[in-house]
Amino acid sequence: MAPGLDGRRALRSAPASSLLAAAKSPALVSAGLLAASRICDNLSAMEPAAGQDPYLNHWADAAAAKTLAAHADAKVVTVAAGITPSGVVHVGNFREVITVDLVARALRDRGADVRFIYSWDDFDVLRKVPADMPQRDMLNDNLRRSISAVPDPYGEHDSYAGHNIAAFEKSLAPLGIQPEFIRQSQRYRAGAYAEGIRLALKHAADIRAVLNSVRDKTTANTRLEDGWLPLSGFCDNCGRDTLAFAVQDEWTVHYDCSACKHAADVDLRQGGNLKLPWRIDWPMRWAHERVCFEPGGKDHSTAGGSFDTAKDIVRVVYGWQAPEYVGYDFVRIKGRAGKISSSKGDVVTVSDCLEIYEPEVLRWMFVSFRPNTEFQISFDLDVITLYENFDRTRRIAYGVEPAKDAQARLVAQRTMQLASVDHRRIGEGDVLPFVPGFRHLSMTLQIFEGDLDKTVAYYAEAGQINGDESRRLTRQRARCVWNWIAEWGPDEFRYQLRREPKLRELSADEATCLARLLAPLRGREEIREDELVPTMKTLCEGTGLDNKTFLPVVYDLLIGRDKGPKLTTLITAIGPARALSLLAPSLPAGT
RNA sequence: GGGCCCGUAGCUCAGUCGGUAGAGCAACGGACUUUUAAUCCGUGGGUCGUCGGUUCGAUCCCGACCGGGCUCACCA
Repeated sequence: MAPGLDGRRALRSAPASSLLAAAKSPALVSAGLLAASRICDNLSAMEPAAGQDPYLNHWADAAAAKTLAAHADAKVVTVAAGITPSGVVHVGNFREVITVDLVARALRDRGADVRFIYSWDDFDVLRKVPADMPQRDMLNDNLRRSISAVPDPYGEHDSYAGHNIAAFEKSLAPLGIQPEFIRQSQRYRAGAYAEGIRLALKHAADIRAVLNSVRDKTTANTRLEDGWLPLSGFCDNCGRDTLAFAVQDEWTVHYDCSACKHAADVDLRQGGNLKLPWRIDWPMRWAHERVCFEPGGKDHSTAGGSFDTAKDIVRVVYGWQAPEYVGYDFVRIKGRAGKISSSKGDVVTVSDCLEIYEPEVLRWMFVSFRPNTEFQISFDLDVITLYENFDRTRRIAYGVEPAKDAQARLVAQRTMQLASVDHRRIGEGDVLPFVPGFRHLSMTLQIFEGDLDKTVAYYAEAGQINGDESRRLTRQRARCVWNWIAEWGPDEFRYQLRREPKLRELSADEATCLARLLAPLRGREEIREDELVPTMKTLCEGTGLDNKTFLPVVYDLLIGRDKGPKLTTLITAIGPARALSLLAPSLPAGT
């Protein structure tokens, strides 16, 4: 398996099956009725209570309704995400976070007091060195140590885990996602989970029974022995997880390290390097933080998976109920060139995506697809279509483009609100901030050779920028478009203005047409696009040419190709003077 | 082998508290033409995987089956 794919195992996904199971529980039945009444309720439209508002009809709203139904008495609704930074944290892992973020927003929209925690499971062991990491020898020497204790191979952060964590947290900021980050290594070492560990040890037999009930169904059939303890951890001396445990008393555990022969007694209340194994760690933290909602990748959701055993353990050992669950599917990548994958790895990070996708568009993708739907993130020509679809949804939300019906507009508005960075709701009378289309920007950017200031100024001078937000968005998109052109744009999409004019011999007809084209440009400092349109319509009248046969001549003189961006826009953008300088030299004298 | 999810127009996906279904793209037709897979208008296209059951009525509920995916030691 490619190293990039290895990260998938660290994905905390919940299975779709859990959705079904949830739908059968009593709490969910009431949630379902709620949803039903929401849709059919056109009688009490005078007082759209939360939960009946057709605006709140997104899948995140449904998840929020279920969560509230199951935790009606919770003063604070805690929602949780968690990822293991055992390698580069990629855009697939991001689905965990964005899913929680969307549900958190939906909960707040219903008036809930929400706590959004993000658990960095950085107290895990380094089992394998990902293929795209530097300093492989050093990392190999650190196998079986906690990733929070392994040095950062880049030498920038406190640890291997810290490096991966920092990169991902940084990429979340522009997306408007601001959870409360918790590093499990710090919590465990500080003794915060002492009571959780004590209870696990006290109920070791129950835990064994739960885990063995799963194992009994496998062909491997490796039952946990009676002496097995729900513990793991790292040697205080050598840092490896090669420990054997024995319980001394309620709060004290003895261990022997098989690697360095170190032995010690650990008082759980003092903290230290002991922890619970994943299948117990997860439910312990549900109870500890009183988690009401947490998604999971589909690898966690199936019967016998970690969610399955965790929901039993949390009830039996910790007296808490498993959180509401949404399972999410994988995100795939399309359009990465095969060549670079070997050197860069298959991993695509959120930062990589933000080079091409503006934050709202990236969010929008995750908002649009139901969590249990697998989808692809593209870097090829699909990017254009995606932006165009996003813009259309945006126009519908603002009422600039007619929606099929009122509900369709509400859906567009809700979608755009959830996709927005600041969660601002679009209301009646709000003015759509102008943002150039992706295709148009790709052209103007190339005219200005990637100069963002000039590009934005161009739209401002054309009178299209309508406010600070419009200006900010235009600049932001321009940056993305330019990145895309530079790295992903096909050759047909790229062009460059000639720096020196080309002299081309023209036929009589061609000279005539070119002269007509240039006439309105002479003596002008600038010209508007609509002023050129009449010229274009009559350009070839009375000659043996038409636009289709003549324009390639013009494109050749301007950009050295036989076709290119819409000519009126091109000329308008470069200005009459520059156009004349490239085109006029080929005109025969006296024309 | 056990379990779960998915299977809706050519493609990517919505949707239906059960009353024979939609979007975008693609296709086709037309208009326009100011040519980077330009734009605009319009049209066609689905027995909602198969077979049964419940129902006045199922694509939506239940069962079986087929196909695809995932999962069932440890680690997360």
